[in-house]
Amino acid sequence: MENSRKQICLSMTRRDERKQHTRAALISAAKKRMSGGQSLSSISLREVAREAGVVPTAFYRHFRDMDELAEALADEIGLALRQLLRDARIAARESPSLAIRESVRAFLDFVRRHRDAFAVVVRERIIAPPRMREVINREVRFFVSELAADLRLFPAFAALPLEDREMIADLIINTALHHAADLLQLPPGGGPLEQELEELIVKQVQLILLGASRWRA
Amino acid sequence: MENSRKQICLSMTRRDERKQHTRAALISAAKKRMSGGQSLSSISLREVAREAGVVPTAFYRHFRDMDELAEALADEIGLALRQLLRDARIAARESPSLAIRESVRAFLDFVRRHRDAFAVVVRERIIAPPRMREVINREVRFFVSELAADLRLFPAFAALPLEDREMIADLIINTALHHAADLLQLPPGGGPLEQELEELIVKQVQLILLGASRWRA
DNA sequence: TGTACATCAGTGAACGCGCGTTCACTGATGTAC
DNA sequence: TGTACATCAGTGAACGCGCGTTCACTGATGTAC
Repeated sequence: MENSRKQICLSMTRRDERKQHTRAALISAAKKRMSGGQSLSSISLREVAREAGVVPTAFYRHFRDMDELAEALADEIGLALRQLLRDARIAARESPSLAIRESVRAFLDFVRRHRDAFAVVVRERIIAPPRMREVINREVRFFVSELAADLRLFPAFAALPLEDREMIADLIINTALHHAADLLQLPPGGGPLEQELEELIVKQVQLILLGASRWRA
Repeated sequence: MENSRKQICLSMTRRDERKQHTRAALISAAKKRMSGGQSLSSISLREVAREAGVVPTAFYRHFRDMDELAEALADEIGLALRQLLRDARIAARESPSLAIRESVRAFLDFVRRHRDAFAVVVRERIIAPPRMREVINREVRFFVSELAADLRLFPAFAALPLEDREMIADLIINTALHHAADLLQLPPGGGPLEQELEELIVKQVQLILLGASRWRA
């Protein structure tokens, strides 16, 4: 008594499986190009199809145009970004000591190890079409909320209302991401400029937390 | 005794004048497209020539390619940006009172009135080719230095070494520019979201200055 | 000063390229009997 | 189960378009005598 409805839900037909496979290949082709430094808007339909190993016209079996692929891509990017930022936070929080310097160093190491991903975030946050920008900003705000929650664990900030902790977390995250963008523009080998950058971030975060420790609504 | 050398220096020939005029038209055509929201890399040679009112091939009488035009453009942008940021600083500093809120409001008003220019800065700072990015970053650093000098005028920060004042100014400017980018993505009419944004910036700057007032090297 | 020649900013036709999109098609897979 | 038909993901040729770049040219402007 297998009807087609059941097949869709439980066991896709071979055809459906293949179709999903091609669709995924198209999306991941676009993702690969973005990681390679291209902006979403500069990626062509033919490029994506070529990378996915299908003829350009096959693209239309899956998406009306590149904008529609971008929408599907936004969801993927959002999910990946959430995981990425969560890991970055854990890396910074679980550094050898809880000192600011150690956390900053751990964060910068994390950025270095995920160069391509952060490059996409930094770039597309500014220039992507609204839908993609919203997704990225949503995840960054989510990241800010998590840090705001973390701040509560420190005696100096436990008494602050959530709103203030969010404001402080926002300031820290924006500062960190801004400098992460700078780091990405430096050549990969950790020269003295990277040392300077680390020093600057440490000082700025220290100053922010100093202000936060005296902050009252 | 007019030799050609003297003519180049003192009185350009009619031909040279016209040539310079066309060259300027090409550069300002590119500038106009950038103000219109296009990224430098997406502007075509033919587009620039069309906008400047010349045939595409005439372009080659002035520049080898678009990269060479971009170099000339970078200098223009740099100069304009320096003036822009200087005016923004004066606007924020000469607001009715010296209170943080008034300065922030004046700055945001200034950004609103120079929407296109700030959009170019925010966008190209991230995605432009290295030369243009360097020029923009140089001007922003210059802006930071001016603010660092301004900070010396306040008793609370007069004692701080220049390096620390630069660090603080850098934090303030980056915060302001980051939120300026957000402001530009909001619809032009000043809705409640703009109020919220202003509130956030005021609090963050207050917090930074609070930290700065307790800061010691 | 007037004339004859040189310069060169801008022209217009032509090229090959990658692009998005259309269309009729093919052949493996799915469905109904 | 076996057969006959329907579906549809992917194919390949073709289109018109804007692009960067080449080339021989034109005619106003500059230079030398």
